Amino acid sequence: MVNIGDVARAAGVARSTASYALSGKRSVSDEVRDRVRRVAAELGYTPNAGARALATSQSKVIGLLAQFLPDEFAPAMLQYIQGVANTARDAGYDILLASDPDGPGALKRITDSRMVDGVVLLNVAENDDRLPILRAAPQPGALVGLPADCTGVDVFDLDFEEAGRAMVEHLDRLGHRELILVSQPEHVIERGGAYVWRLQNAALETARNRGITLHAVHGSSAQPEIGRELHALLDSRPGATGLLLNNEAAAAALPTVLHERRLSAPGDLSVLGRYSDEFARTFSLPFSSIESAPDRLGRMAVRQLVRRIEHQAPEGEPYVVRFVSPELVDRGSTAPPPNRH
Amino acid sequence: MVNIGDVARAAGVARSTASYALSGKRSVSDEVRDRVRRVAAELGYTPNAGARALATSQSKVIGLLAQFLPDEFAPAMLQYIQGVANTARDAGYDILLASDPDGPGALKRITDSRMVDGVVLLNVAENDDRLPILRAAPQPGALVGLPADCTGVDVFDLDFEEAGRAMVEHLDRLGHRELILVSQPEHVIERGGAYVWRLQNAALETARNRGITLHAVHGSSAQPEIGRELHALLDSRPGATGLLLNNEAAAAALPTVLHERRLSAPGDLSVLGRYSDEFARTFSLPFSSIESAPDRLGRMAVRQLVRRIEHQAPEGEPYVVRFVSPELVDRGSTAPPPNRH
DNA sequence: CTGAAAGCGCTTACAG
DNA sequence: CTGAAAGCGCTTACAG
Repeated sequence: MVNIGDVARAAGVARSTASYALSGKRSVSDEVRDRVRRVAAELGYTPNAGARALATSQSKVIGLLAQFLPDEFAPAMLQYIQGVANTARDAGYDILLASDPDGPGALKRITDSRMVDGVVLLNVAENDDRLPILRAAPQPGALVGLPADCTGVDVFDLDFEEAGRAMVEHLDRLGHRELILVSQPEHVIERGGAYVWRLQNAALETARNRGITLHAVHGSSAQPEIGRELHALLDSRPGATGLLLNNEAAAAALPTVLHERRLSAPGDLSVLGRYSDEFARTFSLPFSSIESAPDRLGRMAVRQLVRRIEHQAPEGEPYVVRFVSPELVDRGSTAPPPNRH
Repeated sequence: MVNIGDVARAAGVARSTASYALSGKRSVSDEVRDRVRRVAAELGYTPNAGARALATSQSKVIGLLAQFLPDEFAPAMLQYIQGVANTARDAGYDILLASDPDGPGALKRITDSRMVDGVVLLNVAENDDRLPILRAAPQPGALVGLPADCTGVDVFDLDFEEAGRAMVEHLDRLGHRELILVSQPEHVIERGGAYVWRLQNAALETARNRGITLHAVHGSSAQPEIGRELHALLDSRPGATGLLLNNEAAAAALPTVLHERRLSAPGDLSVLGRYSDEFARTFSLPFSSIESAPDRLGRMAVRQLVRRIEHQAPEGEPYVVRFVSPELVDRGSTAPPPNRH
C-alpha cells in the first residue's frame, strides 16, 4: 500500500511537509499543499490507522459494550446500538463492538490495548462489574443505565421513577382504581437491573398516595411463557381496569392475548407501556407508551464521551448524571374504566 | 501505561526476550519465561494494539458492514450481527461495526487504513457497489448474500431457489391448488435484493409445473401498511388456501390480521414463512417456516474469512459459493385445505 | 538460549 | 515556509 513516504516523494517534499499539508496542522504554501493533496488523492493514500494511533495516542474508535442477555429483549437493545453507531460516525469515530459475555474482560482488553479512545457501556447494572475496570482505565466512559455508584463516569438514563409516577397518575386521572404492573423478570433485578424497581417502587408509592390498588408482578422475557402469564394474570385480577407494562416481551405478546380473550383496549382495558416509538412500530403495538428514547440516550452518551475524549470538556468538569424525562406517546389505548355492575 | 520495555526491565531481560517469552514464538528458558510472564501479569501489561498492528500488519479485527435500511426489518438483521460477532470473538477477533449508509466509503476507509484484517458484508445486493472496493482491497472478504459476480470473495447464502420450491411443494403435497406468496417490497428488488426474486421465480416455476395457481405479490416492510395489505389480499383472493411469506414484517403482522378476520391456521388457511427460529420466538409466530439460519450463515462467513486471513486456506484455494439448504420447521400451521362448497 | 538493532508508518517538536 | 530526526511500542530477522 502507498504510504506517506510515497506521497512525499511523488510531490517532491519531505514526509513531514506532506503530513502537515494533509492535516493542516501547520501552514504550508498553497502550491505545496495543493500538490501534496492532489498526489495523495491520485495515489489513493489513506493513513495507516495503527501507525497514526501509535504516534498520536488516538485511535478514533469508540468501544461499545453491549450484551445480548437471554432475559433482555434483543430488538430493544438494537436501537441503542444504532443510536450510538450513528452519532459516533457523525463525530468521526468508528465503533468497536464488544458483545462479549465476559464484559469486564472485553472492556479491559480494549482499553488496556488502546484500541479505543473511550467507551460506551450499555445495559448498565446496579453494581456493574465493568465499572471498576472502566474507572481504572485511562479512557473516559459514558453509561446508558444508572449504577449505584456514578463516580468517574457520565451517566444517561430514562427517568424511570418519573415514568412510574406518570403511568399511575395518567390512569388515576382517568378514574382507574385497580391496576396491574408487569415488570421484567425477577432475575433482571437480581442481576442488577435497577430500572425495574425504580419504576415499580415509584409506581407503588404513587398508587398508595392516591388510594389506588396496584398489583406489581414480574413477567417472563420470552414467548410463550409471557403470554401464558398474562392470561393467568388477567384471570386472577378481574377487577383491574388498567395494565402497565415495563416489559417489552409482555408488550409484544399482549395484542395476541387480548385477541384471544376477546378484549380490546381501551374499551375493556386501558393499556400503557414503556418502550420506544420505533419498537411500537416494529411490533405494531397499538398501546400508548412512555417513550424510552434509546436513540436519544445513545446519542447523548456519545456526544458527552466525545467531548471528554477531545478535551472539549474543561479539565475537571464534573461528571454528569442526566435523566431523560419520560414522554407519553398517546396511541389511544387508555380511557376511563368501563362501567361494571 | 506499562509497555514491554517496563516488563523487560522488571524481569531483567531484553525487550526481544520479553516479547518472545510472552508470544512463545521462540523457545525461552523455562525460568525466564515464567519470570517474564509473572512480571507482565503483576504490572498488568497488555500489548498496545496499534504498535502490534504496525509491526505485524495484523489488527486482529474484522470489519462488519451492516446497513440498517428502512425497507429491511431491523430485528432480522440483528441476528446476523450476533452470529458474526460471536464467531469472531471465539476466533480471537474483535468486530469493527460499520453501519454507515455510505457502504463503499466506509469499506474503503477501514480497509485502506488497515484497521481490519478482513471484512464481512451483510445484506449483499445483486450488483453491490461495495464489491469493487472489496476486490481492490488487500484484505479478504466474505459475503452473506449472493451477488451477480462472486469473483474474489467467499459467498454464503440461504438457497432461496430451493426454499421457493420447497414451500410450494410442501403445500402441493397437502393438496392446495391456489396459493399466495407475499415477498418483500418491490424496491428491495430494485436495490438489488436478489433473494426476493430467486425465491419467487422458483416458487412460480414449481407452481406452474404442478398446475398450482400462485399469486405473487410484494408487501410493505412496515406496519401498519403491511397489515392493511394482507387484509386486502385475503379479500381479493378468497380461493387461496395457502399463504407463503418471504417478508418478515408480513409474518410479524399476520397473527393480528388473522385474529381480526377470525381465521386460524391451519384450519382456515395454511401458512408457511421464511424466517429464523429465533425470529419466530421473538415475535411469537405460530407459523411453520423455512429456517433462514442467520446465525449459521454469520458463523460460516467468519470461519472462512479467518481461514483466509490466517492463510490456513492454501494460497490460491478457489473461492466458495456455499448455499445453506432450507429446512422446514414445522409449527403446525399447514394442513390440507378446508373443504368448501 | 539471549541481546542489540532495525523497521513498521505515522506525527511533531526542533532547527533553520 | 520547509526539512531532518526522534519517537510512539511493538515484532523479528540478525548475531553471538
